[in-house]
Amino acid sequence: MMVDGRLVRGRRSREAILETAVALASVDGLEGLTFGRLAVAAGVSKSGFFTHWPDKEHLQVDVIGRAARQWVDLIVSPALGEPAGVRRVWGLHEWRLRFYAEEVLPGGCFFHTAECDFDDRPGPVRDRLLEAKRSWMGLLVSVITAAAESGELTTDDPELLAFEIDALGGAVVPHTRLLDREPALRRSRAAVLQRLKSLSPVPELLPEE
Amino acid sequence: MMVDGRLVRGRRSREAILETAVALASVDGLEGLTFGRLAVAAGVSKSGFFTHWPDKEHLQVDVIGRAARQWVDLIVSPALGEPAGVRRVWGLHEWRLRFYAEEVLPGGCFFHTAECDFDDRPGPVRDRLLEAKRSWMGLLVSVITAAAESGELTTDDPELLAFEIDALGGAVVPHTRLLDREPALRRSRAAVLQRLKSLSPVPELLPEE
DNA sequence: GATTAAAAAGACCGATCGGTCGGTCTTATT
DNA sequence: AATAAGACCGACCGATCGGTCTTTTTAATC
Repeated sequence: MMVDGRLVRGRRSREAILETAVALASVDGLEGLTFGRLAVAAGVSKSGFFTHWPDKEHLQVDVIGRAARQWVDLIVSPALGEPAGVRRVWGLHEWRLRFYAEEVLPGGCFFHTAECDFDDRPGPVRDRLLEAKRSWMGLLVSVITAAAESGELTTDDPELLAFEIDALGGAVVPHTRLLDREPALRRSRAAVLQRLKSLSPVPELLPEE
Repeated sequence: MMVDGRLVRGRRSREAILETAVALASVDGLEGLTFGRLAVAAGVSKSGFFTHWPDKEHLQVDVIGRAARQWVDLIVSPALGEPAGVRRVWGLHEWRLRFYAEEVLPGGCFFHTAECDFDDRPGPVRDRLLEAKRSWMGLLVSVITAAAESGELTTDDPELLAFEIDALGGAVVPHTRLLDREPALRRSRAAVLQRLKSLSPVPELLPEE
Protein backbone atom coordinates (compact mmCIF):
# COMPACT_ATOMS: atom_id res chain seq x y z
CA MET A 1 0.00 0.00 0.00
CA MET A 2 1.42 3.29 -1.14
CA VAL A 3 0.98 6.64 0.60
CA ASP A 4 0.75 9.88 -1.31
CA GLY A 5 3.75 12.00 -0.31
CA ARG A 6 1.91 15.16 -1.31
CA LEU A 7 -0.93 14.43 1.10
CA VAL A 8 1.50 13.48 3.84
CA ARG A 9 3.28 16.78 3.43
CA GLY A 10 -0.02 18.61 3.49
CA ARG A 11 -1.18 16.90 6.65
CA ARG A 12 2.09 17.59 8.36
CA SER A 13 2.10 21.31 7.70
CA ARG A 14 -1.60 21.41 8.48
CA GLU A 15 -0.96 19.94 11.90
CA ALA A 16 1.99 22.27 12.48
CA ILE A 17 -0.14 25.27 11.60
CA LEU A 18 -2.94 24.16 13.92
CA GLU A 19 -0.54 23.65 16.80
CA THR A 20 0.88 27.13 16.32
CA ALA A 21 -2.64 28.50 16.02
CA VAL A 22 -3.78 27.01 19.34
CA ALA A 23 -0.87 28.68 21.11
CA LEU A 24 -1.44 32.01 19.37
CA ALA A 25 -5.18 31.90 19.98
CA SER A 26 -4.70 31.16 23.67
CA VAL A 27 -3.13 34.61 23.88
CA ASP A 28 -5.00 36.78 21.41
CA GLY A 29 -8.22 34.87 21.13
CA LEU A 30 -9.74 32.95 18.29
CA GLU A 31 -10.85 36.13 16.57
CA GLY A 32 -7.59 37.92 17.26
CA LEU A 33 -5.91 35.13 15.37
CA THR A 34 -5.06 36.63 11.97
CA PHE A 35 -3.73 35.00 8.83
CA GLY A 36 -0.86 37.44 8.74
CA ARG A 37 0.51 36.77 12.20
CA LEU A 38 -0.22 33.07 12.04
CA ALA A 39 1.72 32.90 8.76
CA VAL A 40 4.74 34.56 10.34
CA ALA A 41 4.54 32.40 13.47
CA ALA A 42 4.19 29.19 11.48
CA GLY A 43 6.77 30.21 8.90
CA VAL A 44 4.48 29.88 5.91
CA SER A 45 2.91 32.26 3.44
CA LYS A 46 -0.47 33.81 4.05
CA SER A 47 -2.08 32.53 0.91
CA GLY A 48 -0.97 29.00 1.63
CA PHE A 49 -3.70 28.66 4.25
CA PHE A 50 -6.38 28.50 1.62
CA THR A 51 -5.02 25.21 0.39
CA HIS A 52 -6.17 23.72 3.69
CA TRP A 53 -9.14 25.85 4.69
CA PRO A 54 -11.63 27.74 2.51
CA ASP A 55 -11.89 30.63 4.97
CA LYS A 56 -11.04 31.75 8.47
CA GLU A 57 -14.15 30.23 10.01
CA HIS A 58 -13.20 26.73 8.92
CA LEU A 59 -9.71 27.26 10.26
CA GLN A 60 -11.14 28.39 13.59
CA VAL A 61 -13.28 25.29 13.86
CA ASP A 62 -10.26 23.08 13.21
CA VAL A 63 -8.19 25.01 15.73
CA ILE A 64 -10.85 24.25 18.34
CA GLY A 65 -10.63 20.59 17.44
CA ARG A 66 -6.88 20.63 17.92
CA ALA A 67 -7.22 22.38 21.28
CA ALA A 68 -9.84 19.85 22.35
CA ARG A 69 -7.49 17.00 21.48
CA GLN A 70 -4.80 18.61 23.59
CA TRP A 71 -7.25 18.98 26.49
CA VAL A 72 -8.10 15.30 26.25
CA ASP A 73 -4.48 14.22 25.92
CA LEU A 74 -3.12 16.26 28.81
CA ILE A 75 -6.07 16.37 31.21
CA VAL A 76 -8.85 13.90 30.51
CA SER A 77 -6.78 10.85 29.61
CA PRO A 78 -4.36 11.15 32.55
CA ALA A 79 -7.29 11.63 34.91
CA LEU A 80 -9.06 8.58 33.53
CA GLY A 81 -5.94 6.69 34.54
CA GLU A 82 -6.99 7.18 38.15
CA PRO A 83 -9.22 4.51 39.65
CA ALA A 84 -12.92 5.25 39.22
CA GLY A 85 -14.53 7.10 42.11
CA VAL A 86 -13.62 10.17 44.06
CA ARG A 87 -9.97 9.94 43.02
CA ARG A 88 -10.93 10.17 39.37
CA VAL A 89 -13.05 13.25 40.06
CA TRP A 90 -10.12 14.81 41.86
CA GLY A 91 -7.83 13.76 39.01
CA LEU A 92 -9.80 15.81 36.51
CA HIS A 93 -9.29 18.91 38.60
CA GLU A 94 -5.69 18.18 39.48
CA TRP A 95 -4.60 17.54 35.90
CA ARG A 96 -6.35 20.69 34.82
CA LEU A 97 -4.43 22.68 37.41
CA ARG A 98 -1.22 21.01 36.31
CA PHE A 99 -1.99 22.06 32.75
CA TYR A 100 -2.29 25.65 33.91
CA ALA A 101 0.69 25.47 36.25
CA GLU A 102 3.04 24.14 33.58
CA GLU A 103 2.00 26.91 31.20
CA VAL A 104 1.52 24.52 28.33
CA LEU A 105 -0.07 27.34 26.37
CA PRO A 106 1.37 30.85 26.45
CA GLY A 107 -2.10 32.32 27.01
CA GLY A 108 -2.96 29.95 29.84
CA CYS A 109 -6.14 28.42 28.47
CA PHE A 110 -7.32 28.29 24.90
CA PHE A 111 -10.95 27.65 25.74
CA HIS A 112 -11.20 30.45 28.25
CA THR A 113 -10.13 32.95 25.61
CA ALA A 114 -12.05 31.37 22.76
CA GLU A 115 -15.34 31.11 24.65
CA CYS A 116 -14.99 34.70 25.65
CA ASP A 117 -14.56 35.70 22.01
CA PHE A 118 -17.47 33.74 20.63
CA ASP A 119 -20.07 33.45 23.38
CA ASP A 120 -22.10 36.18 21.69
CA ARG A 121 -21.31 35.29 18.08
CA PRO A 122 -23.63 32.60 16.73
CA GLY A 123 -22.31 30.31 14.04
CA PRO A 124 -20.29 27.14 13.49
CA VAL A 125 -17.40 28.33 15.65
CA ARG A 126 -19.62 28.96 18.65
CA ASP A 127 -21.36 25.64 18.04
CA ARG A 128 -18.05 23.82 18.11
CA LEU A 129 -17.03 25.56 21.34
CA LEU A 130 -20.38 24.69 22.84
CA GLU A 131 -19.91 21.06 21.89
CA ALA A 132 -16.49 21.05 23.58
CA LYS A 133 -17.86 22.62 26.76
CA ARG A 134 -20.82 20.26 26.86
CA SER A 135 -18.45 17.36 26.45
CA TRP A 136 -16.25 18.53 29.33
CA MET A 137 -19.17 19.22 31.65
CA GLY A 138 -20.75 15.91 30.67
CA LEU A 139 -17.56 14.09 31.51
CA LEU A 140 -17.42 15.76 34.92
CA VAL A 141 -21.02 14.79 35.62
CA SER A 142 -20.56 11.18 34.55
CA VAL A 143 -17.38 10.73 36.58
CA ILE A 144 -19.06 12.31 39.60
CA THR A 145 -22.15 10.15 39.14
CA ALA A 146 -20.00 7.03 38.96
CA ALA A 147 -18.23 8.05 42.16
CA ALA A 148 -21.58 8.61 43.84
CA GLU A 149 -22.89 5.22 42.74
CA SER A 150 -19.80 3.49 44.02
CA GLY A 151 -20.39 5.09 47.40
CA GLU A 152 -17.24 7.19 47.39
CA LEU A 153 -19.11 10.45 47.11
CA THR A 154 -22.29 11.64 48.78
CA THR A 155 -24.19 13.99 46.52
CA ASP A 156 -27.71 14.14 45.18
CA ASP A 157 -26.85 16.73 42.54
CA PRO A 158 -23.87 15.70 40.38
CA GLU A 159 -24.45 18.62 38.01
CA LEU A 160 -24.16 21.09 40.86
CA LEU A 161 -20.88 19.58 41.97
CA ALA A 162 -19.65 19.56 38.38
CA PHE A 163 -20.47 23.25 38.14
CA GLU A 164 -18.56 23.94 41.35
CA ILE A 165 -15.46 22.05 40.26
CA ASP A 166 -15.46 23.62 36.82
CA ALA A 167 -15.95 27.07 38.31
CA LEU A 168 -13.10 26.67 40.79
CA GLY A 169 -10.87 25.35 38.05
CA GLY A 170 -11.78 27.97 35.49
CA ALA A 171 -11.31 30.88 37.88
CA VAL A 172 -7.63 30.05 38.03
CA VAL A 173 -7.12 31.42 34.53
CA PRO A 174 -8.08 35.07 35.05
CA HIS A 175 -6.56 35.04 38.52
CA THR A 176 -3.20 33.73 37.38
CA ARG A 177 -3.05 35.95 34.32
CA LEU A 178 -4.04 39.11 36.11
CA LEU A 179 -3.20 38.66 39.77
CA ASP A 180 -0.83 36.38 41.60
CA ARG A 181 0.06 33.05 40.19
CA GLU A 182 0.72 30.55 42.97
CA PRO A 183 -2.04 31.67 45.35
CA ALA A 184 -4.70 31.09 42.70
CA LEU A 185 -3.47 27.59 41.98
CA ARG A 186 -3.15 26.81 45.68
CA ARG A 187 -6.63 28.11 46.50
CA SER A 188 -8.28 26.33 43.61
CA ARG A 189 -6.66 23.11 44.72
CA ALA A 190 -7.58 23.62 48.36
CA ALA A 191 -11.16 24.57 47.57
CA VAL A 192 -11.94 21.49 45.49
CA LEU A 193 -10.03 19.22 47.83
CA GLN A 194 -11.92 20.33 50.91
CA ARG A 195 -15.19 20.13 49.02
CA LEU A 196 -14.59 16.57 47.83
CA LYS A 197 -13.38 15.49 51.26
CA SER A 198 -16.47 16.92 52.89
CA LEU A 199 -18.62 14.88 50.51
CA SER A 200 -16.69 11.64 50.68
CA PRO A 201 -17.06 8.85 53.24
CA VAL A 202 -13.52 7.86 52.32
CA PRO A 203 -11.55 11.14 52.35
CA GLU A 204 -8.32 9.26 52.97
CA LEU A 205 -8.35 8.35 49.27
CA LEU A 206 -7.53 11.98 48.52
CA PRO A 207 -4.18 13.70 49.07
CA GLU A 208 -3.42 15.23 52.45
CA GLU A 209 -3.45 18.79 51.19
CA MET B 1 -22.23 81.12 39.57
CA MET B 2 -22.47 80.43 35.85
CA VAL B 3 -21.88 77.07 34.17
CA ASP B 4 -20.37 76.80 30.74
CA GLY B 5 -22.95 75.23 28.45
CA ARG B 6 -20.28 74.03 26.08
CA LEU B 7 -18.50 72.07 28.78
CA VAL B 8 -21.81 70.71 30.03
CA ARG B 9 -22.62 69.49 26.55
CA GLY B 10 -19.17 67.91 26.32
CA ARG B 11 -19.50 66.09 29.62
CA ARG B 12 -22.93 64.86 28.71
CA SER B 13 -21.92 63.34 25.39
CA ARG B 14 -18.80 62.01 27.01
CA GLU B 15 -20.87 60.15 29.57
CA ALA B 16 -23.29 58.95 26.90
CA ILE B 17 -20.42 57.62 24.82
CA LEU B 18 -18.90 55.81 27.80
CA GLU B 19 -22.21 54.22 28.67
CA THR B 20 -22.64 52.97 25.12
CA ALA B 21 -19.04 51.78 25.10
CA VAL B 22 -19.48 49.67 28.25
CA ALA B 23 -22.43 47.88 26.67
CA LEU B 24 -20.63 47.37 23.36
CA ALA B 25 -17.44 46.20 25.05
CA SER B 26 -19.35 43.69 27.17
CA VAL B 27 -20.16 41.96 23.90
CA ASP B 28 -17.14 42.43 21.66
CA GLY B 29 -14.48 43.05 24.25
CA LEU B 30 -12.46 46.11 25.06
CA GLU B 31 -10.19 45.57 22.07
CA GLY B 32 -13.06 44.67 19.76
CA LEU B 33 -14.50 48.05 20.59
CA THR B 34 -13.77 50.17 17.50
CA PHE B 35 -14.22 53.88 16.89
CA GLY B 36 -16.33 53.18 13.84
CA ARG B 37 -18.93 50.98 15.49
CA LEU B 38 -18.94 52.98 18.70
CA ALA B 39 -19.62 56.11 16.65
CA VAL B 40 -22.60 54.50 14.95
CA ALA B 41 -23.94 53.07 18.22
CA ALA B 42 -23.56 56.38 20.06
CA GLY B 43 -24.84 58.43 17.13
CA VAL B 44 -21.76 60.61 16.83
CA SER B 45 -18.99 61.05 14.33
CA LYS B 46 -15.80 59.03 14.54
CA SER B 47 -13.47 62.00 14.73
CA GLY B 48 -15.47 63.52 17.55
CA PHE B 49 -13.94 61.06 19.97
CA PHE B 50 -10.62 62.81 19.83
CA THR B 51 -12.11 65.86 21.45
CA HIS B 52 -12.48 63.78 24.62
CA TRP B 53 -9.67 61.23 24.40
CA PRO B 54 -6.25 61.51 22.75
CA ASP B 55 -6.27 57.88 21.63
CA LYS B 56 -8.05 54.57 22.01
CA GLU B 57 -6.05 53.52 25.05
CA HIS B 58 -7.25 56.50 27.08
CA LEU B 59 -10.81 55.79 26.01
CA GLN B 60 -10.45 52.18 27.12
CA VAL B 61 -9.20 53.23 30.54
CA ASP B 62 -12.18 55.54 30.96
CA VAL B 63 -14.58 52.84 29.81
CA ILE B 64 -13.20 50.59 32.55
CA GLY B 65 -13.83 53.37 35.06
CA ARG B 66 -17.41 53.69 33.91
CA ALA B 67 -17.95 49.93 34.14
CA ALA B 68 -16.42 49.91 37.61
CA ARG B 69 -18.84 52.62 38.71
CA GLN B 70 -21.73 50.56 37.40
CA TRP B 71 -20.43 47.52 39.30
CA VAL B 72 -20.30 49.54 42.49
CA ASP B 73 -23.70 51.11 41.94
CA LEU B 74 -25.57 47.92 41.12
CA ILE B 75 -23.70 45.31 43.15
CA VAL B 76 -21.40 46.66 45.85
CA SER B 77 -23.58 49.45 47.19
CA PRO B 78 -26.77 47.39 47.44
CA ALA B 79 -24.83 44.61 49.15
CA LEU B 80 -23.32 47.04 51.63
CA GLY B 81 -26.90 47.88 52.55
CA GLU B 82 -27.13 44.47 54.16
CA PRO B 83 -26.14 44.22 57.83
CA ALA B 84 -22.46 43.42 58.31
CA GLY B 85 -21.66 39.76 58.69
CA VAL B 86 -22.57 36.68 56.75
CA ARG B 87 -25.57 38.40 55.18
CA ARG B 88 -23.34 41.04 53.66
CA VAL B 89 -21.07 38.38 52.22
CA TRP B 90 -24.08 36.65 50.74
CA GLY B 91 -25.35 39.98 49.47
CA LEU B 92 -22.27 40.55 47.36
CA HIS B 93 -22.87 37.26 45.60
CA GLU B 94 -26.61 37.63 45.31
CA TRP B 95 -26.47 41.13 43.82
CA ARG B 96 -23.87 39.96 41.39
CA LEU B 97 -26.13 37.14 40.27
CA ARG B 98 -29.00 39.58 39.99
CA PHE B 99 -26.84 41.77 37.78
CA TYR B 100 -26.27 38.83 35.47
CA ALA B 101 -29.87 37.60 35.65
CA GLU B 102 -31.31 40.94 34.67
CA GLU B 103 -29.00 41.20 31.69
CA VAL B 104 -28.01 44.73 32.52
CA LEU B 105 -25.29 44.48 29.87
CA PRO B 106 -25.94 42.79 26.53
CA GLY B 107 -22.68 40.83 26.81
CA GLY B 108 -23.36 39.66 30.36
CA CYS B 109 -20.27 40.97 32.11
CA PHE B 110 -17.95 43.73 31.00
CA PHE B 111 -15.06 42.67 33.19
CA HIS B 112 -15.16 39.06 32.15
CA THR B 113 -14.70 40.07 28.51
CA ALA B 114 -12.25 42.87 29.18
CA GLU B 115 -9.97 40.83 31.41
CA CYS B 116 -9.93 38.12 28.81
CA ASP B 117 -8.83 40.64 26.18
CA PHE B 118 -6.07 42.24 28.20
CA ASP B 119 -4.73 39.65 30.60
CA ASP B 120 -1.72 39.16 28.33
CA ARG B 121 -1.34 42.74 27.13
CA PRO B 122 0.71 44.86 29.54
CA GLY B 123 -0.01 48.57 29.71
CA PRO B 124 -2.29 51.12 31.34
CA VAL B 125 -5.46 49.28 30.33
CA ARG B 126 -4.37 46.06 31.96
CA ASP B 127 -3.21 48.01 35.00
CA ARG B 128 -6.62 49.59 35.35
CA LEU B 129 -8.35 46.22 35.05
CA LEU B 130 -5.99 44.79 37.62
CA GLU B 131 -6.82 47.63 39.97
CA ALA B 132 -10.54 46.94 39.56
CA LYS B 133 -10.10 43.22 40.20
CA ARG B 134 -7.90 43.82 43.21
CA SER B 135 -10.50 46.20 44.56
CA TRP B 136 -13.29 43.65 44.16
CA MET B 137 -11.30 40.80 45.67
CA GLY B 138 -10.18 43.09 48.48
CA LEU B 139 -13.76 44.02 49.23
CA LEU B 140 -14.77 40.36 49.37
CA VAL B 141 -11.90 39.60 51.75
CA SER B 142 -12.67 42.52 54.04
CA VAL B 143 -16.38 41.74 54.23
CA ILE B 144 -15.59 38.09 54.89
CA THR B 145 -13.04 39.03 57.54
CA ALA B 146 -15.56 41.28 59.24
CA ALA B 147 -18.10 38.47 59.25
CA ALA B 148 -15.52 36.13 60.74
CA GLU B 149 -14.59 38.61 63.45
CA SER B 150 -18.22 39.12 64.38
CA GLY B 151 -18.55 35.37 64.81
CA GLU B 152 -21.03 34.88 62.00
CA LEU B 153 -18.57 32.96 59.86
CA THR B 154 -16.00 30.32 60.78
CA THR B 155 -13.02 30.52 58.51
CA ASP B 156 -9.28 30.82 59.00
CA ASP B 157 -8.63 31.74 55.37
CA PRO B 158 -10.79 34.65 54.17
CA GLU B 159 -8.85 34.89 50.92
CA LEU B 160 -9.63 31.29 50.10
CA LEU B 161 -13.33 31.85 50.69
CA ALA B 162 -13.18 35.02 48.61
CA PHE B 163 -11.62 33.05 45.79
CA GLU B 164 -14.36 30.45 46.02
CA ILE B 165 -17.19 32.97 45.97
CA ASP B 166 -15.67 34.93 43.12
CA ALA B 167 -15.06 31.74 41.13
CA LEU B 168 -18.61 30.50 41.61
CA GLY B 169 -19.94 33.90 40.63
CA GLY B 170 -17.70 34.38 37.65
CA ALA B 171 -18.37 30.95 36.21
CA VAL B 172 -21.95 32.00 35.65
CA VAL B 173 -20.92 34.22 32.75
CA PRO B 174 -19.49 31.64 30.34
CA HIS B 175 -22.12 29.13 31.42
CA THR B 176 -25.05 31.42 30.78
CA ARG B 177 -23.65 32.76 27.52
CA LEU B 178 -22.76 29.38 26.10
CA LEU B 179 -24.92 26.81 27.83
CA ASP B 180 -28.17 27.01 29.72
CA ARG B 181 -29.15 30.15 31.46
CA GLU B 182 -31.24 29.36 34.53
CA PRO B 183 -29.35 26.27 35.70
CA ALA B 184 -26.09 28.21 35.89
CA LEU B 185 -27.66 30.95 37.99
CA ARG B 186 -29.41 28.41 40.20
CA ARG B 187 -26.27 26.35 40.74
CA SER B 188 -24.08 29.35 41.45
CA ARG B 189 -26.61 30.50 44.02
CA ALA B 190 -26.94 27.07 45.60
CA ALA B 191 -23.20 26.48 45.73
CA VAL B 192 -22.37 29.70 47.56
CA LEU B 193 -25.39 29.41 49.81
CA GLN B 194 -24.52 25.90 50.99
CA ARG B 195 -20.90 26.92 51.45
CA LEU B 196 -21.75 29.93 53.60
CA LYS B 197 -24.27 27.97 55.62
CA SER B 198 -21.74 25.25 56.30
CA LEU B 199 -19.33 27.88 57.61
CA SER B 200 -21.81 29.86 59.66
CA PRO B 201 -22.92 29.23 63.26
CA VAL B 202 -26.05 31.22 62.38
CA PRO B 203 -27.18 29.79 59.02
CA GLU B 204 -30.72 30.95 59.70
CA LEU B 205 -29.57 34.45 58.76
CA LEU B 206 -29.36 33.26 55.15
CA PRO B 207 -32.27 32.54 52.82
CA GLU B 208 -33.86 29.09 52.87
CA GLU B 209 -32.68 28.20 49.38
C1' DG C 1 -22.38 92.43 17.00
C1' DA C 2 -17.53 90.76 16.77
C1' DT C 3 -14.31 87.68 18.71
C1' DT C 4 -12.90 83.52 20.94
C1' DA C 5 -12.91 78.82 22.34
C1' DA C 6 -14.96 74.27 22.96
C1' DA C 7 -17.56 70.49 20.55
C1' DA C 8 -18.41 68.03 16.67
C1' DA C 9 -18.08 66.70 11.85
C1' DG C 10 -15.99 65.46 7.07
C1' DA C 11 -12.37 64.16 4.28
C1' DC C 12 -8.58 61.64 4.28
C1' DC C 13 -4.12 58.70 5.51
C1' DG C 14 -1.08 54.47 6.15
C1' DA C 15 -1.52 49.92 8.01
C1' DT C 16 -3.73 45.70 8.41
C1' DC C 17 -7.65 42.83 7.89
C1' DG C 18 -9.79 38.52 5.22
C1' DG C 19 -9.57 36.86 0.87
C1' DT C 20 -8.45 36.23 -4.53
C1' DC C 21 -5.59 35.28 -8.50
C1' DG C 22 -2.00 33.55 -11.34
C1' DG C 23 1.62 30.85 -11.20
C1' DT C 24 5.65 27.55 -9.37
C1' DC C 25 7.26 23.44 -7.33
C1' DT C 26 6.73 18.74 -6.08
C1' DT C 27 4.87 14.23 -6.57
C1' DA C 28 1.77 10.55 -8.42
C1' DT C 29 -0.32 8.60 -12.51
C1' DT C 30 -0.31 7.05 -17.26
C1' DA D 1 8.14 11.50 -21.01
C1' DA D 2 3.68 13.75 -20.59
C1' DT D 3 -0.01 14.95 -17.79
C1' DA D 4 -2.58 15.86 -13.69
C1' DA D 5 -3.07 17.18 -9.01
C1' DG D 6 -1.86 18.81 -4.42
C1' DA D 7 1.08 22.19 -1.75
C1' DC D 8 2.58 26.58 -1.59
C1' DC D 9 3.82 31.44 -2.73
C1' DG D 10 3.91 36.73 -4.18
C1' DA D 11 1.14 40.30 -5.67
C1' DC D 12 -2.86 42.36 -5.17
C1' DC D 13 -7.98 43.72 -3.87
C1' DG D 14 -11.77 46.17 -1.17
C1' DA D 15 -12.91 47.06 3.57
C1' DT D 16 -11.91 48.54 8.03
C1' DC D 17 -8.71 49.72 11.52
C1' DG D 18 -6.68 53.81 14.61
C1' DG D 19 -5.63 58.33 13.90
C1' DT D 20 -4.82 63.36 11.61
C1' DC D 21 -6.19 67.59 9.55
C1' DT D 22 -9.36 71.04 8.32
C1' DT D 23 -13.74 72.99 8.71
C1' DT D 24 -18.32 73.96 10.67
C1' DT D 25 -21.36 74.59 14.53
C1' DT D 26 -22.43 76.05 19.17
C1' DA D 27 -22.00 78.93 23.05
C1' DA D 28 -19.50 82.36 26.14
C1' DT D 29 -17.00 86.80 26.34
C1' DC D 30 -15.92 91.43 25.12
